[in-house]
Amino acid sequence: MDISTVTEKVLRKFESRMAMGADDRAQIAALPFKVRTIDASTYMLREGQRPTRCAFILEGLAYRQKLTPNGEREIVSILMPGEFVDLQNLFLDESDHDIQALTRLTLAEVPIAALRLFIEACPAAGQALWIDALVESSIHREWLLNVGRRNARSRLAHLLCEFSVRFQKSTLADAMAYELPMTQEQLGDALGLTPVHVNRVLKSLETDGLIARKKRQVSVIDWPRLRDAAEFNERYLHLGQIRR
Amino acid sequence: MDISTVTEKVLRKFESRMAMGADDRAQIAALPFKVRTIDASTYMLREGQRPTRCAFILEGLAYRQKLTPNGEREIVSILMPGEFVDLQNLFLDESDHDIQALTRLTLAEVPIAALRLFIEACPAAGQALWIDALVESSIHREWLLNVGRRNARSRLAHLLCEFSVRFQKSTLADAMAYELPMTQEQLGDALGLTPVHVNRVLKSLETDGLIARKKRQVSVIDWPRLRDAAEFNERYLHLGQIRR
DNA sequence: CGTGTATTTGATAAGAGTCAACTCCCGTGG
DNA sequence: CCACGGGAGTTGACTCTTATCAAATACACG
Repeated sequence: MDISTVTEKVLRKFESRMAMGADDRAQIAALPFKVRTIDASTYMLREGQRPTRCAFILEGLAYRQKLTPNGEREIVSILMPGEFVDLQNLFLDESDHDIQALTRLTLAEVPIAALRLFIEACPAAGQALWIDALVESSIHREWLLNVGRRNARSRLAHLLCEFSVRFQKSTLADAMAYELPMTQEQLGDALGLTPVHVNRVLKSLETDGLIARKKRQVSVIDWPRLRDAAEFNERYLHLGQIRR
Repeated sequence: MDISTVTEKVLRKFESRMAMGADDRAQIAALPFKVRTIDASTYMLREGQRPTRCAFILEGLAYRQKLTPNGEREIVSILMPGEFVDLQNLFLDESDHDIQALTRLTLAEVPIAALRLFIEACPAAGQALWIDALVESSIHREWLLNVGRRNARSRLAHLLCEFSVRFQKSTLADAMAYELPMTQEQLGDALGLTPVHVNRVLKSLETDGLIARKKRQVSVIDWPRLRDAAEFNERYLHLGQIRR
C-alpha cells in the first residue's frame, strides 16, 4: 500500500475524532509508518512482551485474547480497520494479553517512542487517542454486562448487532449483511460459550427469522427483533463522540 | 478534610505513576478541588448524564455498574482511594454507566475543564492519568476472562485475591485480612452469579480452609491454594508500572 | 424488641456444557 | 478428475453447574 494512502487513512482516523490543524497534519505525515501484511492467526503480540512498535490497522480484523493456565480462551476485543492496536503499550511496559490477526491483516507500524513524541507535540491528536482508549474501555464494560448477565441468545444477538454497527462505521459492509469473520469456536470464546451452544443459538436465531445465514454470511432479517433480543443500545460505542 | 491534605493525596497519586517536577506540583496545588462527603449507595453519576466535574476518591469505595433494561445489574469496576472516578468524562460526553458509592465516601472534585487544562500544561500528569485509564482497561479484560471462562469458585477466589492486592496497595488493609465492603448480592453482580450461589461458594472456600470469615471480615488462610483456585496472576494490575 | 435487610439452607429446574458421531466444505495431491 | 484429509459446522443424548423458588435464621438499628 502506498505510503500517502497510509497517511491519508491515519489522518482520517484522527479527523474523525478531532479537528486537525495544518501543523497537526504535517506531523502525522511525518510519522515513520512501516506497512506490513501478516496472515490470519499470526500473533502480533503476546502477553508479557514489551513491544516497541504500535500498529494501526489498515485492512482486516484482529482480536485481543486472554488465556487461563489450562488453555481456556476469552476473546476480549475485536479490532477493526482504523484502530490503533497497541495504545496500552504507549504507557504500559508489559502486555497483559495477546493480540492476534483474525483475518489477513495490513498494518501501519510506528515506533512507540515516535508516537509518544507526536502526541506531546500535538495535543489534539493525543486527545483523539484518549477517546479511542476510552471507547474501548466502554466496550469492555458492555461486554462484561453481556457475558455476566445475559443468556446465550441475547449475548450472541448483541455481538451480531455490535458487528453490524461497527462494520458499517468502518465501511466494511452494509449494516444489514456482512461476512462474519469468525468461526463458531471464536464466537464462543468471545461470549463465554461453547462452540456447540453457539451453533444451536445461531440456528435458533435463524429459524426464528431474526437473521439469515449462508456459510458465514450473516444477514439481519428483522433488526428490531434482533436489537430487542440483544437489548442493544449503541450508546456504549460513543459514535457521536466526534469533533467536539 | 484539610485542603493541604487533599493536595498531598492527589500529589502522591501522581507521584506513584510519574516523577513530578516542582512546577507540576505547584499546578496540582493550584487545582480547585472541592471536598465532599456522600453516603453509601449515593449515585455519583448515571448513564446518559454529562458530568462537568471529575472526582478523586480520598476515602471509601465506589463501583461502576451497568443495568439491563429489565433491571439486572453487572458491577464492572470497583474504585478505590487514590483513583480518579471520571476519567471517561474527561473526553467522552455522555456516561455509558452508573457510578455509585459502595461505602461512605470522601471525594475531591475538580471541574473537568480545569483538569483538561492541567494535563495539557503538565504532560507528566497527563501520562499518569493515561496509565490509570489503561490499567482500568486491563482490569476489565481480566474480569471478562473471569466471568466468561472461570467457574464460580475460581471467579470468587479471583475477586478475593484482587481485593487483597489492591487493598494492600491502597493501604486499606493488611493483605491477608480485610473487611469485604460488599454484600453477597453485590459480589454476585460483580461476578455474574446469583447471591445464593455466592453464599454457597463462599462457604465452600471456608470449609476447604482457603479463607476464614467473621461477618464480612475475610481472612486468607491459605494464600497459595486461594491463588491457585483463582488462577490469580497480578500482572494485569500493572503494579510495577511506576515512575518509568 | 420489633422490623427490615442480609445471610443461610434446602429442593427443584433449567440453561449450557460435554461427549461423540456425522456431515459438509474446500483445498490438495495423486 | 476424483479420492483424500482436515477443519468447521451440525446434531443427539446425557450431565452438571448454576439459577430459581421458598423458607428460615441471623443481625443491625431505631
